[in-house]
Amino acid sequence: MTDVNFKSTLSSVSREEHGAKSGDRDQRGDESLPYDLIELLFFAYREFTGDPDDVLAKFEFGRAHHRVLHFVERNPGIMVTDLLGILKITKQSLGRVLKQLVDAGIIEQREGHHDRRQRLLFTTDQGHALAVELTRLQQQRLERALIGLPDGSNEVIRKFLLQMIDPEARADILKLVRTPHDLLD
Amino acid sequence: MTDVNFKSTLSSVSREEHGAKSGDRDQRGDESLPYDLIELLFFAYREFTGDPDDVLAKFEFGRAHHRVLHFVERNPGIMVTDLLGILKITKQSLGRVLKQLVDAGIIEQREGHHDRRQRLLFTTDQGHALAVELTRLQQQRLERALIGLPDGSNEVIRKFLLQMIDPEARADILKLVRTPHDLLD
DNA sequence: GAATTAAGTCAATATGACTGACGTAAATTT
DNA sequence: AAATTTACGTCAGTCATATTGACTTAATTC
Repeated sequence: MTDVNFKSTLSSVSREEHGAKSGDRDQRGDESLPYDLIELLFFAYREFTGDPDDVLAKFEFGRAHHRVLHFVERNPGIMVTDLLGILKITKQSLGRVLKQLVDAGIIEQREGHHDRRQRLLFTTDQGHALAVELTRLQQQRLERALIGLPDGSNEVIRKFLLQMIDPEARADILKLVRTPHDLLD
Repeated sequence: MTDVNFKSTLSSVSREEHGAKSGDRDQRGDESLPYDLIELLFFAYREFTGDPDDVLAKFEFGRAHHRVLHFVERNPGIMVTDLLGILKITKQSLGRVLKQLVDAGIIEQREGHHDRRQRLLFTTDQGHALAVELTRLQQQRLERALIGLPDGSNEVIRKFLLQMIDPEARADILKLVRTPHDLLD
């Protein structure tokens, strides 16, 4: 992160002056469209995932590993099937990443007690430590982002994010996220 | 989208009952960490990008094409170099995607008037139509997400997202996003 | 006993990214 | 005018993450 890149000057983004033939749209989009929000989401999310990526790179892990680690840390004893459902990836995609995490001693698999077909997933102590480290990085960024916002912004933002999710899926996601806050009022 | 998946039951995510040896962490994470916000961001962003993905799939385009199309639509006449700076990808990565967009008649390249080395990028009429379609989808989701939020939530959310970005990069991003709102108060 | 479920695996493929080097034309600097 | 820098493109190879579809094994459920 912190890459005051894209050239402080976007020099070429002028209009008119280029070969704009008559009839060309030389404005940057219909004013009624929420371009700014869309772009802020894009950049914000990129920064948000960027901090963990830097740490993970040292382990030769990528974002896929982070997602798996996160949800296993949060849901100790989760089944492979449920993890697939959350991540919405295929068994094959998960398989490789999971194997690497297990081999690296980050995640541990235990046979289910009631159902011996299951390989329940847990973070190891090392995995837990890594998960906490990554979450702390994201926490720091979130806290900086909340500075100076009016009271109640926390709830506004949570509600906004929740409502970005299709209504039919909200209940399931809420169960998973199990926020202590009242998001359904 | 709309895939009330992950099994409405996350059946296996119980604690205690599995082979939790003494000393195991059987809780789902330190209460002080903002897991819920982190996860809401993850799910919200996935839904947000999911709508366009479905449309793009019909053209055999992916998310990379969407990003290029979006920023060209928003910045008609942008230089390749500046686009690279915004997307933070390499020339090679952009090259392939851009070529496909040009071949498909979505994006047009014109020689710079003042600087003939430049290949300034514009959306074609077709490209413009597609860009608008995709933006409308995202607009609809954003509008649904804003329903029922208190007055001023719009500004809170914009500020939150902006502050997720490292301070040094904010000015550049604001220039690009050129929001009509007062984000810097 | 049959059907279903959980998990893993094989093989082939696609997408989007990367590195590093090199070339060409045009513009800018010295 | 020559040297340097910039804008763009390209070659060649690699990697990470995802896909599909088929198939196996073991265990559970009907």
